[in-house]
Amino acid sequence: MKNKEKVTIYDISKRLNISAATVSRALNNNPKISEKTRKLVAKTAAEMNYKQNRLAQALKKGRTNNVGVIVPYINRSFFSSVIRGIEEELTPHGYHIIICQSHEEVANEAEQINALLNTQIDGIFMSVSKTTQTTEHIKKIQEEGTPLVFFDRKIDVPGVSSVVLDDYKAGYMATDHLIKEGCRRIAHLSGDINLEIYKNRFEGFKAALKDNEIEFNPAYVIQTSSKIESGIQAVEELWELEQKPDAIFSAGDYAALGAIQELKSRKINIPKDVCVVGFSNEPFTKYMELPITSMDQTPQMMGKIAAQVFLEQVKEDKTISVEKRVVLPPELFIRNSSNRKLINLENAV
Amino acid sequence: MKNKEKVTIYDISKRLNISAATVSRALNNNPKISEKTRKLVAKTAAEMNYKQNRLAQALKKGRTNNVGVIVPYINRSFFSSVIRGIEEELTPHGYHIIICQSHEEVANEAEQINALLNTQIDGIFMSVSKTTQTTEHIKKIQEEGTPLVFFDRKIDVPGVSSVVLDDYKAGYMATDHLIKEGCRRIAHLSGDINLEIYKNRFEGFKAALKDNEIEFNPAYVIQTSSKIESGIQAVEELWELEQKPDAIFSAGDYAALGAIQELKSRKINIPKDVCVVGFSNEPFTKYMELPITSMDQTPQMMGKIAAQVFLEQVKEDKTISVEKRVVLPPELFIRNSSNRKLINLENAV
DNA sequence: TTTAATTAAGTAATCGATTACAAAAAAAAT
DNA sequence: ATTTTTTTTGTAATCGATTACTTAATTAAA
Repeated sequence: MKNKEKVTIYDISKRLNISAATVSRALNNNPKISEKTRKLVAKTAAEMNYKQNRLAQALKKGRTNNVGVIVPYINRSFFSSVIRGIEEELTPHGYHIIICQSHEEVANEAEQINALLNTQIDGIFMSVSKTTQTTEHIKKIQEEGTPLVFFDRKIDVPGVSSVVLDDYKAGYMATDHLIKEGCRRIAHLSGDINLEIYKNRFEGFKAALKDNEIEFNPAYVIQTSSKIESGIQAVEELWELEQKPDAIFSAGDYAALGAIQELKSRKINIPKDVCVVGFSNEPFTKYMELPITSMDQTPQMMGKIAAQVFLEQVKEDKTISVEKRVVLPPELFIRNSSNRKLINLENAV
Repeated sequence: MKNKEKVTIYDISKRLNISAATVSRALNNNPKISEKTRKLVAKTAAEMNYKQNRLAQALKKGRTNNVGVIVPYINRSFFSSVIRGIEEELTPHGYHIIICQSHEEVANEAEQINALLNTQIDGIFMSVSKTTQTTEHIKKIQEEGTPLVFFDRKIDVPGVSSVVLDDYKAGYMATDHLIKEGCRRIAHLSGDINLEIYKNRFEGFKAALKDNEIEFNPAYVIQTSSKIESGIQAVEELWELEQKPDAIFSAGDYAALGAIQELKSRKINIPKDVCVVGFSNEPFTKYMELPITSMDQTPQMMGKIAAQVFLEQVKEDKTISVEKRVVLPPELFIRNSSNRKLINLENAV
């Protein structure tokens, strides 16, 4: 694998007997260069197979046209879709995306931030990990003057823009939907309350109960992790109760799936006896034999908007700090796991 | 957002009244620097909040410690898992990963390659798109002397290393499993035969039939795309036949899922009447009410090994071109969609 | 005590592109 | 024909770190 000598603007300038400055300007379509020279340089550059060294350019310009994205995990449908949204929006602007995973560890998160800052990225997008309680590592980003945009999972840091779902409303909508299906004893499989998103979903859940004059029962709230097993356990726990729930609103799809599996193995009919609603609209929810009702977070849209917020930020004067907070509306995809009307319809046939 | 002045080695050298060269050497733990100076520099650098400018370093050293990964789609479980494997292996070596998507378009692929080469990445990992028939854009990578490793989907380019699944064996195993379950009229939902992987799965399928003295019936082969609808259509087509199949080996999980949905809606019992095997071991296959038998491609392992191949390559003398071809063994996860013994067992209870 | 060997630090070029400033060439104005 | 203006190009510094080559300082050997 021979390392072909790299062609530089100096090689072009020697060949044409002009200065490297002229070559540089010609290649950048600087209007101060005559059309004749510009075309000649362009032609020669192509002939010599010249490739601009973006490192040198970045060093000089102070911009790399790279941005970093930090997510807990890359192989979650939600996050990869957000990333795709960011990419779609930023690629046309010449940006490249460096993806990092925190694996839900704040230590990794801090390390990734450091590495990204060292690589001189032009901006950072991030969804904080579950273990992120302090903000020092995040403030470092601000100190460097690097634009930062939180998406989905944010943490309160003054001056940082964010694009999130209206999780409160989502929790409200999901619960309200269950109530409209006739459920009254609604259990909630919550996520880690340390994360704003889960807290807000929980708050929305409570608000919907209150607005419908249903008493809130703390025994119906089980904290789960986003795992199937966690959902199974939750049902085991809930079905110990005197008054069993007639609905489950899970803050995550995996826990919802586990709950459904456990309910089925107990021969409980869904949605007749118990309605189930999940959260995230993971692809599998709609492929199930019993498709699961789930809350969509419009991840790709979230990514696109986060990218737009970033673009605005770099356009603006760096000395002015503007904090922009975008809140996206959730969308409920009602499927069989909570759709009693549909079942009645089928029975009617 | 004030852009704090960047601290350079010159600032440190001025502060300590030593040369920048000494600072650089001290920071790099060069043995020619006295312990005293080394410690002093380290302390001062920390105090001044010095951050190495990796651009300048990369420009000088000719290495960026960034690698590019090009995949058709990032939000496919298989690809994101491979990426995760690459990451796990490469992060300890100080590499960062730039992820690009081709969206199955060779034009995008070429563009991404160009962009990556311009950014001076130290290596490229890629899984070619379905539309990649020519290799010119790939040869560019070689011309630059940039290490390249194909994973999963490769295309024949002399001198390029690859890490792939033994798709032939996988096809053979899947088919053999179906035969062992008593199936004789096995249909194959193949993928795009232009891709080696699908061709090999198909060949393995045929070989297993032959070895078991089952005649190959071309009517039982339907080309599908990796979509649910495609699987539904395939079953519709197959069930037009006089002799309906008693098994389906799909080269993709999504088509398998579609097939199962269609079979169920036709009240065909799985696995009693028809056994179904998918491919890729997508997460949803095991979460289904009727879990789907599927071939696992050990994606994370694939990523790790691809990374190791890359690391070997950069270690070696660049003037020697070594082509390494790794073939990984597939693993069949037998689940209810093709497990008749399990069903008999259940009935026996 | 002088010389040789070793260690530590400095000088300056380099990586490749950009750009402020200067200079030359061409065109326009007097 | 000369001066002014405009256009085009060149010179050289710069971004920040690395490193070949020297030089200075220290230690060991004669």
